Amino acid sequence: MLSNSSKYAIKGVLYLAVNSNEDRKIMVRDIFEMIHVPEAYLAKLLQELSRHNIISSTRGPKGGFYLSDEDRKRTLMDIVRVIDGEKRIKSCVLGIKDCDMDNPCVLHKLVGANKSKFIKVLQNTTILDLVEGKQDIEEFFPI
Amino acid sequence: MLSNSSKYAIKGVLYLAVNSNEDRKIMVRDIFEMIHVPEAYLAKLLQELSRHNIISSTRGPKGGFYLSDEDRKRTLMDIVRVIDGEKRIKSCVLGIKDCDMDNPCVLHKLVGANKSKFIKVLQNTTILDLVEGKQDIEEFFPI
DNA sequence: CATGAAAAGGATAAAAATGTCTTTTAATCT
DNA sequence: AGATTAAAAGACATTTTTATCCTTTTCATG
Repeated sequence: MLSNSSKYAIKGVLYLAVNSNEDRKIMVRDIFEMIHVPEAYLAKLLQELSRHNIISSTRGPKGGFYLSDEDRKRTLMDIVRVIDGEKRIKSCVLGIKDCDMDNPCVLHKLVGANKSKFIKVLQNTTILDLVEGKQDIEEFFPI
Repeated sequence: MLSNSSKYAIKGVLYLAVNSNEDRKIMVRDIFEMIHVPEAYLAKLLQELSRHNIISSTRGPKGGFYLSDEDRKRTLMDIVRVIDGEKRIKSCVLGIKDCDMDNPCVLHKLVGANKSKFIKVLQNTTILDLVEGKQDIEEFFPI
């Protein structure tokens, strides 16, 4: 449902959400161990998110990745959309042709109802929402 | 969440549920086009299920795959367990170490609640359950 | 404006998932 | 018994995902 890459990306963004801001940028080198994602791989994912304006970055000395206030309003779905693409997550649970969220097959009634809810959660949950229960998340680093 | 292989396997078993019984065995050759799964690939999956006694089969002329009455009491989870393994489906949504259904991390509260329900559906839905709404399913072949 | 720190990007490698093919085994029919 | 049919089994091929490496570009700073 979610690729590994998306999971990594979400973990990385969550870490940035808790630990970074415009005045406090973080290098990939200081994140990857905390969240158990290979350094070069995480760099690629964060670069991709940055390129799509989901997160922010600056190069050079004192540079690094960070979340602006605007970035914090992004949803989990924004991340997943960039990394996995919309199609992957919305496709039919059983890979049935011409069957999707809007035109659900019989098994969607069973299995897809939950999936729809899952997608709604992704769409409705912003980074900020997650960080508001901050103490809970901090407990979980390193994740 | 569910691998392609599991989806194919479920489709194959559903087709058997609707069209086969002990006296009416079906060859892979007569299934694969109906459910849009490559012939050899489907064969392999059904063999695997048969080996684990999730479905039934006999070799030779008049042979083929079929579902016994006992087979029909199997749940979707029985299929998924054979094809994907229990670990894959129950692992943490974010791949967080030492986090699973029984020891959920903070994101499980958000995202995992739906997943738990999804797994419950798999565990509680038998092949027979699905076929009892038979007309609905038949409408969907070929899937 | 030179320097070094950091992201960006391209090329490639490794692993996992998906898919195909060939040979072997067992059941049935003549 | 022998021929034929179909699943069983396993080796092999392809594609996608995951991961790494290395060079280039950018930019803050002294």
